[in-house]
Amino acid sequence: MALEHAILVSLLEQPGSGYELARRFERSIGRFWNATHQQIYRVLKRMESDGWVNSEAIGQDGRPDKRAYSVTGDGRDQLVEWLREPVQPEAVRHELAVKIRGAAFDDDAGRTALIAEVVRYRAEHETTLNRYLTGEKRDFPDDTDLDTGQRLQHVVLRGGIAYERMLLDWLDDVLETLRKI
Amino acid sequence: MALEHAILVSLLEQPGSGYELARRFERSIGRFWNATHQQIYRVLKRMESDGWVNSEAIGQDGRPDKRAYSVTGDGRDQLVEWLREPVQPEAVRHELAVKIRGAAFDDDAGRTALIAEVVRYRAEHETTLNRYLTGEKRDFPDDTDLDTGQRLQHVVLRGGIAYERMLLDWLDDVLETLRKI
DNA sequence: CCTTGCTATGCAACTCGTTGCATAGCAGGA
DNA sequence: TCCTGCTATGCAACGAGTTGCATAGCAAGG
Repeated sequence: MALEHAILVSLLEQPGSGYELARRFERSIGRFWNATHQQIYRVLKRMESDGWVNSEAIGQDGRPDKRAYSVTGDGRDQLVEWLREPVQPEAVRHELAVKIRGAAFDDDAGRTALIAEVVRYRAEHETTLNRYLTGEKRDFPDDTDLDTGQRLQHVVLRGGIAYERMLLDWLDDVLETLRKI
Repeated sequence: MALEHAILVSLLEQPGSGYELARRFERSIGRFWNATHQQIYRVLKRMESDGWVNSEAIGQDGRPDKRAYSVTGDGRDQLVEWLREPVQPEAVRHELAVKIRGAAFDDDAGRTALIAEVVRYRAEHETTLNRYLTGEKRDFPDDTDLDTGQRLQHVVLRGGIAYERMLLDWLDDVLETLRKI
């Protein structure tokens, strides 16, 4: 498992509280590694007791204190160690693919319902693609004057864009196939 | 969770034992939903006690008995019910993407090591793509005389092929980006 | 001959991830 | 005014997934 490491990367890019991390996981890094606030709070505590991060309580009026986390030298060493380990083979879980194969064991009404569901799913991913493209224009308008971190963030975003485009094309193929049955 | 449903689809396509299912999950359906033999055995037992599948002990000389599982009417009903539920948003976990962003916090030696790792990872996925393409030629040589189940299996396989091609292109982009830093 | 690996199933312990719930004050809209 | 929703953190329980190990006979290669 490596939620720890995703958190280290996110905190190195920008220190913040558990809550802020949870928000970020919904947007930025969470496109490639998702996590709920519960997981993040729990893991942050473990990381703090292991000395990978420091926290500082920040009083806010009328609200519970915020804990602002930042990465320690030890945490950074841990990240570097992990970076040099081989990448684990991914655990693929593509529910839609299972449902499409399952549609062979449903009737016409079921397949019609699946078509509607694929259309909905496609629309969701079209929205995601547009969000990525908007973010790309905003954050990386000019590719020539970017620092190392930004270049790497950009290439990861390009991966997300390529994935969404591939997915939309495939979903069109799926729809055509389902409609011909 | 839906390992149950992936198992139902696989058993409907072809009944078999827990061990055979585990093999299949490594090859066919496991490309889109992976699981270890442990999970499969445990879930099969639960499914049997819930009446979703039946099993028949088959004696084999010199070896432990095999339990051949097949789907009951109830199991099929459960599958159909699940098929009509909306697709859950995927839990994305792309370790390599996190490592690439993390490379901003490593030194040149670390980035060189990451390039080597990406090259290795790329070679793995090239092998996967070739396996898919070989399987496609073998199982779907002529797209005109396929039954519903085969057409659906084929479109899912085309999804796998599209994914691997997209990934290889992106990895080339990643390598170029890392080498320019 | 010995070791490795395959078929075939399973237990036990552990970690990870999910879900439901709780607190608590503030802001904004119906 | 009331309700919803946001910031901000956290506990508890449960379900899912992983890892290590065990049994057991057979086949194949060095």
